[in-house]
Amino acid sequence: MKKTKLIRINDVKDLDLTHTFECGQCFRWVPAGNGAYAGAAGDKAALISLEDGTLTIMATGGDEEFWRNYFDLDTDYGEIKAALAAGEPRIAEACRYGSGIRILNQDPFETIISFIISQNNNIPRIRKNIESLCRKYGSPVEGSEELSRDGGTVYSFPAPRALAEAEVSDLADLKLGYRSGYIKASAEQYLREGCPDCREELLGFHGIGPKVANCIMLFGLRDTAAFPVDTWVKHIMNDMYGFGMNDVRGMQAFAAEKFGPLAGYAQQYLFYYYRDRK
DNA sequence: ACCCAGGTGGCTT
DNA sequence: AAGCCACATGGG
Repeated sequence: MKKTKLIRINDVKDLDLTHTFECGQCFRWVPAGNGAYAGAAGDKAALISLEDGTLTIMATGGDEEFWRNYFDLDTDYGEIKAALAAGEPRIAEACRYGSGIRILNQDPFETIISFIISQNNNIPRIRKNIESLCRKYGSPVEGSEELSRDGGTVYSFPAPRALAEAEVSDLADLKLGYRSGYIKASAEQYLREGCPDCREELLGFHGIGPKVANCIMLFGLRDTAAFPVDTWVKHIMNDMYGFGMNDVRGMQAFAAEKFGPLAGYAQQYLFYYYRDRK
């Protein structure tokens, strides 16, 4: 039996696992009792808890450096929240509400496929779709049973090749709907051209438009200036700031002016705050 | 039976 | 450039 790693990180600030795992940026973590979360990042399964500023990670892979980076622990979120509120005071309440949100540094390919699936979809179903995809096209993670919520095997996120070689009809059988073709085409392009590293390149992928590209930039490629505008953010910007529901350009310009390179954080605090009270 | 969900591609003005 | 609308699926 393979031994799982135990990693402890002390003095962790501005982190709440519920805020971070359930704010809509990731789809593979589930509550595992007593505030802990079980799930996976790429091909690594883990069981994670946080108590008195000590983050405890039991994982099948990844060293401390990997998980520090995953949780973005070297970024000062207290400073970010203060700067956001200084630029636009009305965001302060949202920052307080989601005070333990951190923007995870997720695997780019996983982020690409996950957010292609997210389009015109809702979060519970996105999670189911991704779980199905991992079970069929991912690999069982060795040693994951003792870390999962129910003792079951955790599957890795599929490799690019596995999805590039998939049959569209088989993807459709997983209830991925019309996104099945997008998934295969994007996996093929990723395999052929390598990892995209900018917005323009992402927009060249079949099934990736402006909104999904911004999510991938923010959650997968560390571009914290990216400000994804989805149906919720449209409502927020309409309610809070009076933008027309279709004035996406105006919303983007507002975010760039008020928040600049911190716009992505602002978007996430607003999204979580607003979506949670409905 | 409708409308909606972390929208996009394609076709028509 | 801007305005429609089909696209799968499941929940309210």
